[in-house]
Amino acid sequence: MNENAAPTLVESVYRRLREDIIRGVLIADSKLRISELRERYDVGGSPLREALNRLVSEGLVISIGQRGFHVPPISLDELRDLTETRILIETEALRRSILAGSDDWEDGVVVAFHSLGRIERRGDIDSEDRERRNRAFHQALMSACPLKKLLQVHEELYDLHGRYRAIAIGLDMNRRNLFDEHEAIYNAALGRDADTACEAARQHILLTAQVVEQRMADMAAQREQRKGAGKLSRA
Amino acid sequence: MNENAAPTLVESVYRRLREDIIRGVLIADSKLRISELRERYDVGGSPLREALNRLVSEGLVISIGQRGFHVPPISLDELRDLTETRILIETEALRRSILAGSDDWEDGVVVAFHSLGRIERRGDIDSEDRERRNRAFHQALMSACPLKKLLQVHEELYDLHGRYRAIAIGLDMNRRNLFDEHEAIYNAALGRDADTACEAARQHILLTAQVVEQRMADMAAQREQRKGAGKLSRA
DNA sequence: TATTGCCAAAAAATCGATTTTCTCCTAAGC
DNA sequence: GCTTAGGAGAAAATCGATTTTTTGGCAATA
Repeated sequence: MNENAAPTLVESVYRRLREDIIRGVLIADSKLRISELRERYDVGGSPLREALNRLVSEGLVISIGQRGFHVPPISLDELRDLTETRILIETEALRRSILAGSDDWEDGVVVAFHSLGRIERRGDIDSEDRERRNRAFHQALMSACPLKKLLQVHEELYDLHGRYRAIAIGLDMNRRNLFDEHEAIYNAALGRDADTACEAARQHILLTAQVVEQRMADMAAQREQRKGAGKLSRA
Repeated sequence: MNENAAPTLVESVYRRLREDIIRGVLIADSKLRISELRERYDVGGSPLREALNRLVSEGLVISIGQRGFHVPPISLDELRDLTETRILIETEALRRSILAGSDDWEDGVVVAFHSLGRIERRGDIDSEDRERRNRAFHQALMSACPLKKLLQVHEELYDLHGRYRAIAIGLDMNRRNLFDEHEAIYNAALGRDADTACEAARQHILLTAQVVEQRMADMAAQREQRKGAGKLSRA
C-alpha cells in the first residue's frame, strides 16, 4: 500500500482543494461550481461536496444555502484580524514550548532551521518547498508546547493566513532578509529566552503581513486605474 | 418564510447532530452508523454525510477512512488541555473586550447577566435554557473584543468543552454558587478591571472543569467496581 | 425608462442504486 | 487448542439520475 495514497476520495479531493485555495489557485471570492470542480479534480459530486463541507468548517470555503460554494473573499480587515490573532496564539505556544522543550525538541528545531536556511540561501523562488520548510520550522519551534489544542488552533490560523501570504509570494525577497528574522527567533529559542523569541516571532509575522498589505494596496490601486481607463475609453 | 427554517437539509441535520454530540445524547466513542443516523434524523445519506464532514473539521466527529464516523472519545488529558486552552483564549478576549467595550457593550452584558441570574436563582435544573443563557453571558462579556477571529476560536473551544460540561450537568449546584462566580466576573468587567475579571473567569472555568474531573473519576471508579463484580460472578 | 412577471436554462441539493471495502464467523490446517 | 484462509453479510463510499431552486433574459406594463 502506498503511504501517500488517500484511503478515500473525499480525503484526496479535500487536500487538493485545500492546497488550491490556500495557494490562491482558486481565486478569492470566486464561485466554486460543482460541475467545474468535478471536471477539474475528476471526482463525482458526492466526495466533492463532502470535501467542500469540511472546508466550510475551516473557513476556507463559504457555503450559501441553495447557492453553492464560494472561495471566501479577502480583505484588509480580515488580514489584520488574522495577523494579530495568529501572533497571539503563536507567541503563546512558542513561549510554552521554549519553557517545556526537551533535548529532542532542540534537535528538531536545529534540523528544521538548517533545512530552511539551506533553501533560503539558495535563493530559490520556488515557493512549494520553501513554504513547506517554513511551516516546518515554525511548527518545530512550537512543538514542545504541552497544549495540543493550542497547536491545532495555530495550524488553522496559519493556513487561513497562508491565503494572504500567497498574495505576496516572492515579493519580500528584495526588502527583507528572511534568514536573519528566522535566525533571531532560532537563537532566542535555543537560548531559552522566551521573551526575546516571542518578540522576534511577532516582528517576523508582522513584517510578512506588511508586505502583503502593501501588495494588496498596489493591487487595489491598479484596479482603480483600470477602472479609470475603462471610463475614459467608454467616454 | 420561517426565519428558523434551515435553507438546506445539510444545515438542519448538521445542527441537530452537533447538539446531540455536545449534549452527550450521542455517546462518546460510539460508532455513528449511516443507516442508523438516517433513520434517526430522517434524511438521506448525502446530506447526512456532508453534515458529518463539517463536524469532522470541528473535531466533533472522527472519520476513519472506509470505517465510518465516530463520536470522539473523551479523556482527562483532553479535558485539561481544552480547559487550559479555553482559559487562555477566553481571558484574552475578555481583556480586550473590557478595554474596548462601548456603552452598547455594557448594556448587552447587563441584560445577559440578569437574564442568566433569573434562571439561576429560580434553580431550574433545566439545562436547555440555562446552558443557552450561560453561553450568551460569556459571549456578551467578550463581544467587544476587536479580534473577531479570536471570538470564533473561542466558540469552537467552548463547544468542544461543552461535551465535558454535559457530563456534570446539574452536579455543581450543590457545591458551588454559580451566581456568585458570574457576579464576580460581571462586577469586574463593568468596573473595567480587566485583571480581576480575567482571574474570576479563570477560576470559574477551572471550577467547572474540576466538577467534571470529579465526575469522570467517579464514573471510572464505578466502571472498575462493575468489572470487579463481573469477575466475582464469573468466578 | 424603469419595473414587474414569467419562462427556460443552469445549478444545487438530494435520493436510490451500485461498487468497494471491511467484519466477523466458520472451518480447515498445524 | 491456536492460528489462519475463506466467504457471506454488513457497512461505507461513490455514482448517476431526479427533484428543487436559482438565475438571467425578455417582454409586457406602468
